[in-house]
Amino acid sequence: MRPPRFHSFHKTVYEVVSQVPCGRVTTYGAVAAILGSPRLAHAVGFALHALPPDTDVPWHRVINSRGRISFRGDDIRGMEQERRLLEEGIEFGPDGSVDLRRFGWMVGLGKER
DNA sequence: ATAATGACTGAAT
DNA sequence: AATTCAGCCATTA
Repeated sequence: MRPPRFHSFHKTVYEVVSQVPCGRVTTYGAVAAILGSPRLAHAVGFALHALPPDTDVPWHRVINSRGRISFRGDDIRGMEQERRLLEEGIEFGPDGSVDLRRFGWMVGLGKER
């Protein structure tokens, strides 16, 4: 399942993302923070980008800190993610943003913006 | 080993 | 409020 060989970082990212419960979303920064470095946000994004189509990782539950889907330029993937989240019970705001305080998993970690 | 990229983030303009 | 700039770090070329 998982691609032939992935480096440890990707694996760690997948582990964390896989732990996101249904109906919840997390952010790249949160995942990176859990990994130990809040600056690895972009690296996390890279890991998910390398994610294969047959992965078991709920990559669709990972969004940016704004509670917004990032690659909405890539219509197909972006719309699919949005659709999946809606199906899981995630509610999008008027501008398509998700309330991370409500659906965010381990986001803010006790701190809010 | 060096350079470029990226599904990010926060601060600055 | 929206857009731009710069920083951070792992992966890929």
